[in-house]
Amino acid sequence: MSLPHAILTALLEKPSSGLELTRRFDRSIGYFWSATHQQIYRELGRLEREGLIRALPSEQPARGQRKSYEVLPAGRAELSRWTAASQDPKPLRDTLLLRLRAAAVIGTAGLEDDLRRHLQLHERQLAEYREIERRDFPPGSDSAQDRLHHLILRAGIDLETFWTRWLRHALEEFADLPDGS
Amino acid sequence: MSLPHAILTALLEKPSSGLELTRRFDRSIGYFWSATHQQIYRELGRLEREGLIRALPSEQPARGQRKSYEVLPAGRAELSRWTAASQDPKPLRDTLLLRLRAAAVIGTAGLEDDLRRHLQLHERQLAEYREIERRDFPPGSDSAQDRLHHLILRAGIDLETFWTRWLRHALEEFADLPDGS
DNA sequence: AATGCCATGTAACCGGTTACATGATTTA
DNA sequence: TAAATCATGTAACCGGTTACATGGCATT
Repeated sequence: MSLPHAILTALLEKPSSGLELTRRFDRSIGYFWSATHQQIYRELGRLEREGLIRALPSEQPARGQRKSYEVLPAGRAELSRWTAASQDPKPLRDTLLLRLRAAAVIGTAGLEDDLRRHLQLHERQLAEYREIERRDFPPGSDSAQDRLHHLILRAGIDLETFWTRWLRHALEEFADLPDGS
Repeated sequence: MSLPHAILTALLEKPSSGLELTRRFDRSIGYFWSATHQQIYRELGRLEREGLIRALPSEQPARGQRKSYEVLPAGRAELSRWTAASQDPKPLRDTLLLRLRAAAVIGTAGLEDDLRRHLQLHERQLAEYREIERRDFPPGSDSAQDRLHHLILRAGIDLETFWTRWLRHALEEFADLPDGS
């Protein structure tokens, strides 16, 4: 029950067509809530049927024609409700940790290479976040919006920092392990 | 495609019935791969049909009778294959960050309380992990199994540490924000 | 006219979630 | 013997994933 609210947020930031939303879900919002174009079109249909958004009247709608949407008051209200509502954090769910647990039983053969690969990926993501921070949040940014966006980015940076540190630590342990096991 | 491998790992650690597995998925393995009893029974059925596990021949099977399972060689082979196979990390997906992004557009009203609640929950989880570390991994633990299990636990501890720090930082920012927005 | 890309969709599947059902065993 | 609990399941749903379809537009 989060995709509709992700879309409402994106449309409030800027009214968009399905494809534009899809592009934006490959960046910014997509960094912590990804979605494919199929999901997005399906959800846009639902939100319109429920009266939370509407197609901008400018253009005639047809297959292969751009349709832009904007948020209606009911949509804004629903987003406010959802944002303020108490929600439990989702329990951790991570296959890499699961594979380590399996390796403790059947041996670590083949795992080390993928740990190194993950380290690289996380380092790359961390560098990308840091570049965004440098570009979009120079020291002394001010508005409430900026501060909140920066806070979100900080979570991404700190998370990737955790992973890179932990993976380096894991690789050290591996180097130290009795061979093959 | 991870639940079957979580179950294979658990069964290799110790042959178990469905209910015993369910209990163990509330602790240990469940800390990073949770599962309900419905999932577990469905998956046990599949794994048995596919010849990766078998019911221990000791007892007659009947509804309401315990059935214990053990892993067959084919199951162990599949777990080895899966563990060594290269897998991409899943992109981050977090509703709390999404709610912050929404709050940047519609205002932060009501969010602060839930941030405080999340902070408490993460502090509690962190304390639980630390207690496990104190109990199960006294300084100078040695076997490869222990080192791997400790490594996994460390990931949990570091992740919860990240969340508690970040949430405290977020609450400071909130205290500093122009009122109501 | 054919090719390829842009834009919007439909359909089938799959794993996780929630609600409910049923048989066996223990306890009041 | 009724109620509670243990143990194993079935069924319906829901969101995310993958594969495929279709109409319009631009280029060659």
